Amino acid sequence: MVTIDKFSRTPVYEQIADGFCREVLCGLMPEGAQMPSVRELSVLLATNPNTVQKAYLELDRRGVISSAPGVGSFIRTGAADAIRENMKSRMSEIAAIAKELALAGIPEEEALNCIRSAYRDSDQSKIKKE
Amino acid sequence: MVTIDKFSRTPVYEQIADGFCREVLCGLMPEGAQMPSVRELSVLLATNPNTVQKAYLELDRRGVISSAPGVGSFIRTGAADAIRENMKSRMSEIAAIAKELALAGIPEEEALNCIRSAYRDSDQSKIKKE
Amino acid sequence: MVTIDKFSRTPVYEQIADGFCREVLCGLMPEGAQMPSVRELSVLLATNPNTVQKAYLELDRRGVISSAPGVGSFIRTGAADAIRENMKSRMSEIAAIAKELALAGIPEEEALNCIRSAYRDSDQSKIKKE
Amino acid sequence: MVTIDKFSRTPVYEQIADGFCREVLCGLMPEGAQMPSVRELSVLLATNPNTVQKAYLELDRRGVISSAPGVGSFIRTGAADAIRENMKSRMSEIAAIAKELALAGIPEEEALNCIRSAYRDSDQSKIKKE
DNA sequence: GTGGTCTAGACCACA
DNA sequence: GTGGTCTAGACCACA
Repeated sequence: MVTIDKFSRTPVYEQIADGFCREVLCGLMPEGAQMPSVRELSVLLATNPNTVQKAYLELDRRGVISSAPGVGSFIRTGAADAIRENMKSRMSEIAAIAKELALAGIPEEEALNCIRSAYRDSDQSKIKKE
Repeated sequence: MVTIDKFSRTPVYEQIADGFCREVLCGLMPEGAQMPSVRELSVLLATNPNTVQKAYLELDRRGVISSAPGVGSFIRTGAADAIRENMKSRMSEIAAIAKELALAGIPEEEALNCIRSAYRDSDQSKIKKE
Repeated sequence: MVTIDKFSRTPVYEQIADGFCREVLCGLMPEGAQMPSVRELSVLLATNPNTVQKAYLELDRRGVISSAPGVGSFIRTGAADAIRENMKSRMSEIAAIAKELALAGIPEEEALNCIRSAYRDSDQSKIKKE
Repeated sequence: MVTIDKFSRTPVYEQIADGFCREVLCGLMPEGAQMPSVRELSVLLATNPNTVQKAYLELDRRGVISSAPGVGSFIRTGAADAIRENMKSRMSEIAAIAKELALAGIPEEEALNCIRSAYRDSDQSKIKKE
């Protein structure tokens, strides 16, 4: 389930959007699946409907969902690909931090291990599901 | 020189602080070196003096500089080590992004190459200087 | 057949009404022809009966159909002419967009070709039918 | 100046965004020019600040402005090109309407004249300014 | 001062 | 019921 950390620096609406992206990638929200309604979700997450709607707008902008007034919001076909495309931009964030680490004299191996253990963790959780 | 991107998501004061950290690590600002005065720098960077002041406070907090009212601010002894220590916390940022990439199915090698090329770039610039 | 794009900006009821207008103009729905019943069509299009009802009201307003409670809805005599009359109002929409294009520096020829190719397409489909 | 028609079907925030696009294309808002602040404009237009901000978000999404918190919003370099790019999508709207007109038997010349007179009008207003 | 986020709640057209 | 828009107003970090 999508969860919110009120004290996080990242805005609530972005946490919601990111959460659903994760669910799409996991296969929990397949293409064509209907999103909870704005009102429903706002009750569930104890947030304002406007905040949920902003999250949905963000998901629309990312090509993840499509909203039909009076009908509901649905996962678009190709949503997972759209998310993966967006993800690539995050690689540049890694590169930026890595440059700082390099400059700070942190050994390259330490940075690489950071990535490796992150991937190992995520592989683990996949295996658990199997 | 320290530069500012006013449209970046990271606050200007943090950009300034990060910039001086980089200069310390490069050896451009050795221990004991005097920082430009708040006013001077605010003119140079075309920013609000309050912003520069906040950057200096941040550098103080990080153990990078020491400020003596009426005298000026100076690079502390051990500044580079203090920065390196702070850097380690950024590794967790890399880990967090890497986990998302893993989930999104971005191959581990792509993420690793991100780090590798960042380190290669920074090696290059060191060689140039030699 | 009338089709619905539930993510389109134009309301579903308008899509339905427009669809029947097209059928009238094509000759698929001649004067006096009976419209499908509201229930029947709502099942066929997988829409809410209220929506179909609203579409029929709209067609009535446009002078395209006439509804007799308990009997059914029928294409009026002169329906095609009524539609053509309504169409003219859509010309002002074209004009409005064209003004924006002009302002944006899009060459007039590009806009004109837009129209020309639309007419060519529709001529083609007429020929095919012949 | 940007004006608002409260009774128009197009949302207020979109009217505001469109208005500024027009100003950019006219040269009234050159690259780098500062937008009025959200609060300032909301007073000027007698709307809610949230509505103005939504308009600014839309302009950001279109690549027309960039906003720096605490500093202001500014016309991006290449804003006019970004707008022209967006414009092209409107050509498909013209095509869609033109197809309906063709089907309705409206002579092609009438539709073409629609475009021509729109371009003539806009040329006129350019001449007036000269 | 600036923009960004969020709450609380109203109203709308549409299904 | 659904999403979309808007108002009124608070609070925040940042400049």
